[in-house]
Amino acid sequence: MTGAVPAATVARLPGYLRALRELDERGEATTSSERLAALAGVGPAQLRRDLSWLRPRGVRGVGYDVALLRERVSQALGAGADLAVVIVGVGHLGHALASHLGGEGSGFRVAALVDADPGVVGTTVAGLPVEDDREVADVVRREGAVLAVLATPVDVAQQVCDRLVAAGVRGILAFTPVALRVPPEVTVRSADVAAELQILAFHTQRQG
Amino acid sequence: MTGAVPAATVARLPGYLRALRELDERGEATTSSERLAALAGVGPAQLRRDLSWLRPRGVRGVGYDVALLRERVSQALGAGADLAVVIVGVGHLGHALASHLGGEGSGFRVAALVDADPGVVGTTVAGLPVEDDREVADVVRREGAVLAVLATPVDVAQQVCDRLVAAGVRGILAFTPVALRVPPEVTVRSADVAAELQILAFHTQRQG
DNA sequence: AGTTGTGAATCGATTCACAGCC
DNA sequence: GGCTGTGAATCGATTCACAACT
Repeated sequence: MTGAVPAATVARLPGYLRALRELDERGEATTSSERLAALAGVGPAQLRRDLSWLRPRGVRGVGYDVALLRERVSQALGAGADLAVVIVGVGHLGHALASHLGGEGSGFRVAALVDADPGVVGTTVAGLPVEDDREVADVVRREGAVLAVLATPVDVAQQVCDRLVAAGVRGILAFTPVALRVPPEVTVRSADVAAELQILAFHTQRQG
Repeated sequence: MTGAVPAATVARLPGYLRALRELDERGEATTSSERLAALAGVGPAQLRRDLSWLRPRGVRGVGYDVALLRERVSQALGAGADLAVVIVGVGHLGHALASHLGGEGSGFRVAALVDADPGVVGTTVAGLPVEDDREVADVVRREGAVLAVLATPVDVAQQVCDRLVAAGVRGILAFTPVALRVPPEVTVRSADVAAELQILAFHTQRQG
């Protein structure tokens, strides 16, 4: 298939990439859709349909070349490119995320930390200086960041979001419980922990 | 409508609940689907269709009663019930999540913290003692927890998950990048930060 | 007059099932 | 013989558009 990759497919690609990494590290050079799908927790038909958008060049009767496929998926996801990410809001969560993502090969580079609290600005967190909120735009441009993590209090989230967008950020991961308004060329994904727990709570009430 | 609420609808309910809370706090007693939808960032038709699963009892020509609707949604999501949540893995992320959820009215009660590291077990984090990993089952049963947050290293995630499920946990929020295997009555939601960033990275590459 | 609730239509995503290829 | 890639079928979710109601 050719054309735009469906959003539902994109959302599963990271899972495939992880599974491929696992196979690669085990030294398995080739894999079947059945095996890979099992590792990723989906059905084989779905996996093949998803991969078909990436021109996978699998071999009928044999399977996929792990290294090649890994490269394809990795490239689609911008992994390995070490894209710059700016973290806005260095409270408990922002701090933890800085360490978490900064740590090892997450595939991303935490380029800068930004906060509004004068007591935090100037300190060093996870090896990086915390910079001033109001200079967010400069920071984004300086680092060439296209991605941002938003971990501020709710009431300033939209304002910070606007500044990020104006500075050229194209994707925002929001830990803040609010529906951010952004222009259509910017993508927002919600990572609201309480909301996720609420969804789980719903499911536990049903079907039990 | 009656019957099982679609998963896609459930995933939007927390957003509606937040919007309703906002209206309620502003003292607005009644609202239209148009207004509520705008606050939640969805279309009015979708909002009405979603709410129809909850028997909303809106009034034609007038709108919805905010307090009543809030109660309906809140109840569906188990919010206000202060469900017990156990956090497993008290590293950077687990620590931050404990503070984040324990803090204010998240609608959940962080009932216990659990870790494998002997250097962490016994310490107090966010006002709670960190308990031993191996007693996870006892802790879950003691607190009557049906929900768990999984923030352990990858390599022990499946094992911990198995113990949680055996102890009666029905919903797991996993920050670990791995496809957990659980029986069908247990729901898992992934909150893998790196994966979320990868998805955003994909979208920034296209269309722009 | 104005807004909900919902059939009907549309759109998108998943699954089936098999032709095509190694 | 075995596995991929994909048309066709199915399933689910969104949107349209309007009848029902206050």
